[in-house]
Amino acid sequence: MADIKSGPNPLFLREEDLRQGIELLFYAYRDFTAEPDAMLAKIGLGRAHHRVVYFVGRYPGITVTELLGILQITKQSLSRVLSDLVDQEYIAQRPGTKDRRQRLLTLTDKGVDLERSLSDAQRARIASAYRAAGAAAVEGFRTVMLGIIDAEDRAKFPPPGKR
Amino acid sequence: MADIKSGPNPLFLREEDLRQGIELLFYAYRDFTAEPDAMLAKIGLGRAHHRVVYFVGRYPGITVTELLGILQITKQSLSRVLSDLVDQEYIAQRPGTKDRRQRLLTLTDKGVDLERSLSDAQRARIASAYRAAGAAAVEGFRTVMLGIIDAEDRAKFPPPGKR
DNA sequence: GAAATAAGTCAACATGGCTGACATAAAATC
DNA sequence: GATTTTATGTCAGCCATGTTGACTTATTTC
Repeated sequence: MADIKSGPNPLFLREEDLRQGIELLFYAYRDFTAEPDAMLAKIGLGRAHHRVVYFVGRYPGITVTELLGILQITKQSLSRVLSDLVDQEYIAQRPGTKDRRQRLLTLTDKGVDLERSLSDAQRARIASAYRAAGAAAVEGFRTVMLGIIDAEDRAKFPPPGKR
Repeated sequence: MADIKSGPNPLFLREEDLRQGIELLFYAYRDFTAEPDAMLAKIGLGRAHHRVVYFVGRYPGITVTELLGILQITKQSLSRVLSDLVDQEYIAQRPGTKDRRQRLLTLTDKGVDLERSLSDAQRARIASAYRAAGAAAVEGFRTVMLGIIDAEDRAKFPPPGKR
């Protein structure tokens, strides 16, 4: 048996720290998505639907182009899941007022309920981790995560004082 | 246009913090996987291959069952990518010595090269984020990430003193 | 000797990415 | 006012990666 329990093979400390960072991201994301994925499967939706519902809830009135910029997928990929959500009345579309080419996306009441029930497991996980870790650790977490995220998107996370 | 730049719609602070946590994970994972994914595409492999190569490199001699436990996918899913990697000689298999039913997995020299070139982008990203954030922030990051990860796997991350 | 375990295989299916080509409406530009 | 650009949508097909179910083989454990 490989030495999983006894720890990894010897490496330089620095290398080990970086590997640990890689793995923290892998395991955290794996466990973070598992619960909503299981719920989604029961109603015939997938993780991609969750992402769309999440960000439409986050930014009510968001346009398709803006959503594509966040998700970083093609419009054809988005179209598939967005159509499902509109057809099943989780999401409503209305034309933009200034630019009538745009479709402004909002959650319906049904969509709000779905988003909440899906993300609640994730909120609970974050809340529990934050509570256990304490404010200083949370601030460190935020700082490191921002450093991992491409600079273009860091502005989406205003510093604590500005919130 | 939705108020992406001017910040999200008003919410209770606590709710806002939790949303921020969710989004930090989404954006960090998205950007963390983008570079290796692009490299993999060029050689006809995918993210699943990267994961396997990564963990075989991490735990030389790991068994198939152990790998399945880490990846949390079915053996049929693993089989497909693992066969590719063995066929293309990135990974070697040898029977276990104590239990000859097992196939112990190791990287070949070619596999080591692949793993390194793929993960280097990720290592660089982590290293840069760690350097910019400082040791205290890194410790906070570690603590929060461990809180997000299911308890069963936290033992894979020994505390700093033990490393 | 029987049962459990480690690993593998075949088949079929779903999800969610992708490319390319093309269409429509509205806005912006010359 | 005509042209070009932009926002959005659609059709078709392909690929990667997950799933379930059924079944096999070799080996270990009871």
